[in-house]
Amino acid sequence: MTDNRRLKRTPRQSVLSDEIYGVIKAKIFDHEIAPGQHVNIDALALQLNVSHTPIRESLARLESDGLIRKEPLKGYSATNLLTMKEFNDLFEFRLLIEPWSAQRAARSSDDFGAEKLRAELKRAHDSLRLNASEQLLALTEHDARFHILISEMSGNETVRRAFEGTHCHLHLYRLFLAAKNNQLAAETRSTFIQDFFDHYYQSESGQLALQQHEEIAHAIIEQNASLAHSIMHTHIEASIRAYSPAVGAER
Amino acid sequence: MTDNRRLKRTPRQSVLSDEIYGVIKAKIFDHEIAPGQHVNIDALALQLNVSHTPIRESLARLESDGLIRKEPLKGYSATNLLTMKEFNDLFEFRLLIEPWSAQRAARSSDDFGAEKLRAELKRAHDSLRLNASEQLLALTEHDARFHILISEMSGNETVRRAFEGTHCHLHLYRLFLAAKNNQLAAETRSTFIQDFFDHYYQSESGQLALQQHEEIAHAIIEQNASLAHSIMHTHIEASIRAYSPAVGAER
DNA sequence: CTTCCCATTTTCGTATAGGATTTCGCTGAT
DNA sequence: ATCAGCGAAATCCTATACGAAAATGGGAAG
Repeated sequence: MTDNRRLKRTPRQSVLSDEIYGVIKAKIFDHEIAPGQHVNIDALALQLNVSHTPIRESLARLESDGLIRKEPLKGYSATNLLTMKEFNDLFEFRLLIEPWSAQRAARSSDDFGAEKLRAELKRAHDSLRLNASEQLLALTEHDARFHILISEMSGNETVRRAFEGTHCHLHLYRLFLAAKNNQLAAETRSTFIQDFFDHYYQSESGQLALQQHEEIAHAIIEQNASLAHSIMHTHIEASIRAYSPAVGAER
Repeated sequence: MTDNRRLKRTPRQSVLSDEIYGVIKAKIFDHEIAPGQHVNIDALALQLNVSHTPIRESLARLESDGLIRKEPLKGYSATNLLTMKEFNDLFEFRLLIEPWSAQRAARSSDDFGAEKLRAELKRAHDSLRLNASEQLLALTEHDARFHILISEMSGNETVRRAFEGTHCHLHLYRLFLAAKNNQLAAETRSTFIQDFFDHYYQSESGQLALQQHEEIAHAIIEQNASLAHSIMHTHIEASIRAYSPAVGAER
């Protein structure tokens, strides 16, 4: 009933542009706008029932974010999936700054930070009760929030910005989605999804990612900087192994 | 009728939006739009003789860059000068990734890269013949190009993006400009500008920055990775010392 | 002096028109 | 059959006018 009250009644508290930015970003996230797909401004404006202005503004921002590519006089299109090299570059960068962030977070850890870490771990645990499809989304979002939280707790705003600027979780989720779709169509080399769930997120014995998150959080809470550093390093390398089958399968 | 013939004559190869983006960025760079100053879209459109559309698009991109702040329903304004904390955060980040970049650049150095390094050093040397005011600008631009070049030569696109995303040279130049203006007005604590020129860029004996650039370039060309790493580290620390008097003087 | 209210200003979004450029399909010639 | 060249449609890019909503500023009342 409340679906488009935005347009008429409510005294807008945020700006339409920002809302549209989020909507388009979400469309990219879940392949409603597929990687590489051309984005027609008129069509998008029509679909979202807004004018060109907020669309163009959003696309400009998304281009700065590296999520949209702009070709002069040819229009906008969603960026392609990560290539092997881009994937490697991304994780090389993460290995450079995230263990450092965890180390710093541990050094200056306080009760307030500890509480936020515990709350986030609890959310992750709760989401394990969801069904498979919702669960993956929920865990991806948890993963994003967890890593961003640690970059915040590093205390260094430039590092946090740089990390968020990679939009790594969006790229990785797109990679996962593509692998999944690819597999459903081809019914071949079908172990990736299973492996991913079993080892990285879901299985009873595994839940590797969540387990590592707990270890990292504890190390930070107990101000064990070098341990936080090394587990984060290990965790990211595990993430590389989990996702890398999804790369290279493309293109 | 003759005022906007730009629109007619040239078979535009780039787009007005992009051009305007550069113009506004330059205005921020040299304090034509002062730190913290409110930016009126109508006024800017009138001044640049273009419509709202490219202005809004540029401001949206500049906001993503962290150079413009947007307050919903209040409009855009230029970001303030770096605070002490922001300054420290920025350089902590640079110390994290730039020595690493130099190391990587050295490891995979080739003739092509060597030639680009030599060309950039030559440009810097040539600019020493300019008068003082032009020289500072030229050397700032050289410094930006040199550091960006090395981040490119690291071979890691994510790292390069993250580095450029800091816009550190723009921020540092604004800091310098503010200190200079402040000093001209107050005629007090007047040694900063002199010190800066003498030790960091200009003096016959000094030219510390350029000298360090040469050393870094040589280390990279000779594929001495650990040396490239350590000199870059030293160089950035020298930069901290050179600029830090300009911080904290503000606000 | 403080608080409230109203008018002006500014921002934000819409709608529309038209020029510029690319894309694509068609025709025709080799 | 292939390819060059032409033209029309689609799309992008910019300009402009207008209206709604919020912020701002100033003055009157308490």
